[in-house]
Amino acid sequence: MTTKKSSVAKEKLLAAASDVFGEKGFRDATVAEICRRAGANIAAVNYHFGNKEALYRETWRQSFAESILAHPQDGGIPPNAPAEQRLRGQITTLMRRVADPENREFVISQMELINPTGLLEEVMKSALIPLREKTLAVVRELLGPEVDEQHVMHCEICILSMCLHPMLIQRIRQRTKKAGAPLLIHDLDAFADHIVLFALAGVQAVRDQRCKKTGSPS
Amino acid sequence: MTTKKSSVAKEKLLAAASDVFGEKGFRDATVAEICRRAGANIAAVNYHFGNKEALYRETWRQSFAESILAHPQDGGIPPNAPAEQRLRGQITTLMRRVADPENREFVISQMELINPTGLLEEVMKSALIPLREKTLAVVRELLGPEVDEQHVMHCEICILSMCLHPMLIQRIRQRTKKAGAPLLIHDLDAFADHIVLFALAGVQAVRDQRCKKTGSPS
Amino acid sequence: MTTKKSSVAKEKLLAAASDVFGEKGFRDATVAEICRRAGANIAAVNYHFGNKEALYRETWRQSFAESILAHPQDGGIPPNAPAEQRLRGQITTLMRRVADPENREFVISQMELINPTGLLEEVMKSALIPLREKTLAVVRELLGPEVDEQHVMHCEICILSMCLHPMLIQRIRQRTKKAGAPLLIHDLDAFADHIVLFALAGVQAVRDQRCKKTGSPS
Amino acid sequence: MTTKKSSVAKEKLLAAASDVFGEKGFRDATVAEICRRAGANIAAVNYHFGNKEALYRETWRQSFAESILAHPQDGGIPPNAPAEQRLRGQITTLMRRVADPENREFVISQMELINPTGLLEEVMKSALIPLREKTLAVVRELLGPEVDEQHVMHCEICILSMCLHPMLIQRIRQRTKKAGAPLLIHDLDAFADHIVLFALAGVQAVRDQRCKKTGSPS
DNA sequence: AATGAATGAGCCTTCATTCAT
DNA sequence: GATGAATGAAGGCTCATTCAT
Repeated sequence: MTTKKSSVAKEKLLAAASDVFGEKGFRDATVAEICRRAGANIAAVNYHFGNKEALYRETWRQSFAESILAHPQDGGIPPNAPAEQRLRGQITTLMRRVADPENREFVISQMELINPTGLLEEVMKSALIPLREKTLAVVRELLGPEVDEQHVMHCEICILSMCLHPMLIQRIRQRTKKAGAPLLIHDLDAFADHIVLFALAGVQAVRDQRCKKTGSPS
Repeated sequence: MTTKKSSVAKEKLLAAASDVFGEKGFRDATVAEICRRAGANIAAVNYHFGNKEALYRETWRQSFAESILAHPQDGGIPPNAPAEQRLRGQITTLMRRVADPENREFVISQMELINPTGLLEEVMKSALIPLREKTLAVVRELLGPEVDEQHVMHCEICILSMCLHPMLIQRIRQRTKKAGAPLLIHDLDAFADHIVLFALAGVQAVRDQRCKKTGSPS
Repeated sequence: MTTKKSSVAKEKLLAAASDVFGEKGFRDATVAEICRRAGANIAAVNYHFGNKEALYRETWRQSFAESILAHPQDGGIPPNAPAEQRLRGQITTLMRRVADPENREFVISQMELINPTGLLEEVMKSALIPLREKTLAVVRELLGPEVDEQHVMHCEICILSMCLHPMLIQRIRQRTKKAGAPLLIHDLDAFADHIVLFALAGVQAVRDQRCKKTGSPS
Repeated sequence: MTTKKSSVAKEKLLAAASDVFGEKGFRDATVAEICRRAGANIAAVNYHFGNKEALYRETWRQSFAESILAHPQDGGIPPNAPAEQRLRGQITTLMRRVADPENREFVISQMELINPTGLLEEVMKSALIPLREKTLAVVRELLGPEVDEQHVMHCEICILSMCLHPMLIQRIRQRTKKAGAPLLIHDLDAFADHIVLFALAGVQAVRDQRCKKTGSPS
């Protein structure tokens, strides 16, 4: 098919752009370096993508799509499994996805979070909200009907934070080759287990507290 | 008084620099804009601070110092209070500090984390490590002697993540004036309580699990 | 041909740079003026040469190479000719080379001598030492085995000085268009003959004096 | 007397200006550095001298005046001494003056020669021409009435060149602290003797040649 | 289809000079 | 008389983008 013409050069540019954007962010990355790493001409970015901004969007779109494909959302846990198990599946999947060295989209989205270019606003929202909805649903189930939506959101953001923030720090330490510094996370699965344990205990505590307040048995 | 002369212009520059660096990061911020916001000449930064990098360091240093003064480290909890209470004090203090609208140092350090300039490396390390040591100590105490250092670190990073990451998202939402979007955190104290609850439950769960494994009673 | 592509614009820049560096020296010359004289964009220097320093080095390198090609080192005197004749050849060649209006390298090297940028240090040393060695060899031969190396160096530097310093003054007078001032040197060949006469007489006098002192016949 | 008020600060500025202008030339020297070295305020130059250019002129004027005082023009040789001896006196004096570490005027004038600012044009001409006239007179006497003015000038410029150019190189080598490089001139008096020998022999050769051509006995 | 030479806007920085004190 | 804070013009350099081939 001719629509999928997209030359190999374009792919190389996207790969190089992932690397450079992931390392330096949108503005610190230069078109010249991306082209150089891709073995392409200085004009290649504008030729293939129109301008730097369009390349940035396309880079994120591709990284995100690849990441989704590589890490099926529920970690292989069937939807009828107990909620605890499904939460474990989601946490483990998320962490593996974020820890994947191929993953550029995580770093890019964190950069976009703290230093927004405004270029990915829409695309990020539409991509991330569905993911969070899944976790919200499981947490809501675990908390039971007595607990209000505010607490659901609090629990969810806490769980998400425990998954993302440590991995961010981890990636940065790896990047800066701090051989001397002891790695925070030696065993990813062990740390994932730790988060699951932490999360389930936390959720349970929230549930207990709410029930106590409302006087109804857990 | 014999303290630094530090003209009013210098202070204005630092204030403007806090804002601009906090909004755009080191590289996206321009000296011209900082000077314009400070009502100063384009050469004022170089006159007062030597160059942009030195201004950046000085901005962080001042923001950090002010923040420390405004938010005493232990939140007024005496050191001989029970560990649970001291943890609560630390979490509450950290969150208030981070939520403080005057606080620029939080955003700057998060930017530095994900997109490092290398300019604050030393100063950040020396400033942040002592803070984390305090939390590590409390967590270590809560976990008891049976639990190894790896778990102490895991718990600490999880607690820290629950404090920082949600606040980061919160700040960004406020900044981009998403009036439509429901704020994640309406009541800071309530959310702090939530984290404390979550954290204590998580730590307890880790302790229980370790004790079970080693066969010793909790 | 497979040689450097070296666009015409690059050549124009080098030509303009020769002129401007030769007139004003490294620091007083501005990239803007060089580009303007070359009919090029303000960014052309950085595009073609990287920066001002590299352009300066390249300018000197090219000027020196052209000058060497245009003025064969021994002035066509065969190496087995009498020493007097070889010295005459060297002096004449040097003066013609220095007097050549196309020669920029002479002025640049004199500027570098008195107000060094440190940019040409190595390349000048490696370029000039071999030239001086030739003259030292002839002078050593003329002085005979009785005369020590110190006198050889003294004679050589005196001869060199007589060649260079008057030409320097001459060039400057021409540059500043002192139509009124009588030119120092009307006839280059006559002045070269004068230096040869002066030099040979001086060398002979040194030789005689040394022989007298040591008591050995000349 | 109140006219000689010229504060000590002004003297310090002139001393610092001598050093800095002598090291870096007019443009590379900065007012800030001169003031710093003089222990003066940044505005001191403009306050005491009006602007940088006026300071430059005043610096040269003072250096020249001091140099003239320190090195009486004829080296103590009485005007009725034989011409050879007077030439020796002039050469020796000139070299001692130029070699004087306190002498800044020599380097400044050489810089002005090759990279003119146009600021000292008049003052240099009026200062240097009388000096050269003295030498021209002695050379004219030595060459005898048969020799035309062109040869007088040639001899004079050759003698001057032998005095100045080697000393220039010497000063530069000393400045750049080339401890490794063997100094060209170890013994100033020996080198001055060498130049005198060289010069007298050269002048005699020129005289002989002219007389031979015109057929008249020397 | 693809290149690379060329552009111009904008950035950080330097520095002689000014001005209020 | 003397200071030092402040200025504005100008310099070198970067970089996304364009254009002729």
